[in-house]
Amino acid sequence: MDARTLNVVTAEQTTRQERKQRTRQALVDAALRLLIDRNLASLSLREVTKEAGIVPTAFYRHFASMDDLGITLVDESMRTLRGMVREARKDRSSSEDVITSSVQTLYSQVRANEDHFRFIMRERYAGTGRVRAAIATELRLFASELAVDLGRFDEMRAWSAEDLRMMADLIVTAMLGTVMELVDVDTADREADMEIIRQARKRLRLILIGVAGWRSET
Amino acid sequence: MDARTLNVVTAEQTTRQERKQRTRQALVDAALRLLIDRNLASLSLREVTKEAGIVPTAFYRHFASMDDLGITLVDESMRTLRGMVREARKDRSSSEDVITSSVQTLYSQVRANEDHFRFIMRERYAGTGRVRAAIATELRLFASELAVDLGRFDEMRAWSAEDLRMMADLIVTAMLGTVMELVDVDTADREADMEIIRQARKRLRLILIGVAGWRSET
DNA sequence: CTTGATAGTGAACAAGTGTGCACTGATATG
DNA sequence: CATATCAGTGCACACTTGTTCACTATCAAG
Repeated sequence: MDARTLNVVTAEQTTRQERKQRTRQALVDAALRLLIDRNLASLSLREVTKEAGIVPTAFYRHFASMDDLGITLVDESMRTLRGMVREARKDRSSSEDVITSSVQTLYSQVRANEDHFRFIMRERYAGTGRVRAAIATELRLFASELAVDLGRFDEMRAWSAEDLRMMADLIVTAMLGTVMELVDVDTADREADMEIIRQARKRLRLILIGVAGWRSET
Repeated sequence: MDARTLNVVTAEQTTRQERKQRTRQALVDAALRLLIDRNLASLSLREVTKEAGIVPTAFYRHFASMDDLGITLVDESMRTLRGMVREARKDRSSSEDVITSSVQTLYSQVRANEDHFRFIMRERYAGTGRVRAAIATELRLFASELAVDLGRFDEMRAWSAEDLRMMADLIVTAMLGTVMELVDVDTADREADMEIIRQARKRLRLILIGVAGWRSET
């Protein structure tokens, strides 16, 4: 069974570029699937290609190395993370309680893209070289944007960029902790889910109380 | 060069148990050294034994598998983490500012045992199976103890166990973030170190402000 | 209709992997 | 002093790994 002929059978009338893109995505998805309970470093090129249904050497038609695939995974995962922020902004405007709505979108977005979030969390510290660096850079950028968002609140308009940044970091750290808890727990257990988001709300509330009482020193 | 005869030459008058323990520790140390910029999953049995200076098959005289070595690493690393808490308690009594002294001991302890802290942070999420579970359990226990400690403060004596636990989790999460920053940075860069602990102090201060203004709901 | 580009194939390679086995020689014990 | 224990050796095995190379069948373009 040749993947070329197979492609022809399953999808008629597709351009060559489209099909290339498709198997490329198949590789990405295969990797993401295998990374559910594994590590990028412990994932072999051959495993990915086997899972994707192509021959090992064909891998190189799409990526120069596993490291390259890793970077792609970071990119794609970060895209859904940014999507989450966009979603959060939208939901916030329609609702009244910032905390509840934020945590709610966090929850639904994580559940809708578990693989991406899990990957980010796993490789954030475990990743090697470029992958780890890419994640760190993206998360820094992410926190910076949040800091800008925070600065738009009336109560914080006068605060230093450094203070805003610190608060953003703290919030990101806390929320990433929640993400990991969600990704770790058994998917079907709604009970546990509710408990986790309840804790997340409390955490966020405590931080915001700290923010409200904040007074910069020096 | 046989490790048996070598042992005899370097250390005269040592019991067999002692020497076994010594090469066992050599394996642990070798692993920790290799894990500075790698992953437990990507670390092979043969690499560890080579680094330790023994033959691959001798590994099994000390550990049943790499997973077993991993568990040992968790144990050892967690011991130094507990040692840090003990140290923090001691320093706190002699000083006045809880935040400053706590962060200071965190800093010196991390710098004194970088390998252990790095290992914990890496494998906390990246680890597979038993290792990850062991770390999760230990950290949960760790947070529980901190919660008890918090409960001893006069201001929090009346609070619910759940609230205390939530605050402890938040503090642990924030401090672990600081640990990773420290472990990541170039060891020689004192400037960066100072900046990191300054941020750590701010973060902790903000959380404590939140704690001071906390009022449980429902 | 012909022809060049190219996504995917399949065999081969050297290198590295975990583990089984029989062994050796220093130490502990009777 | 004799003997049993056992930490460490060395060879062997069957597998998996990343990467090379020449190939083939399809699609796109002239």
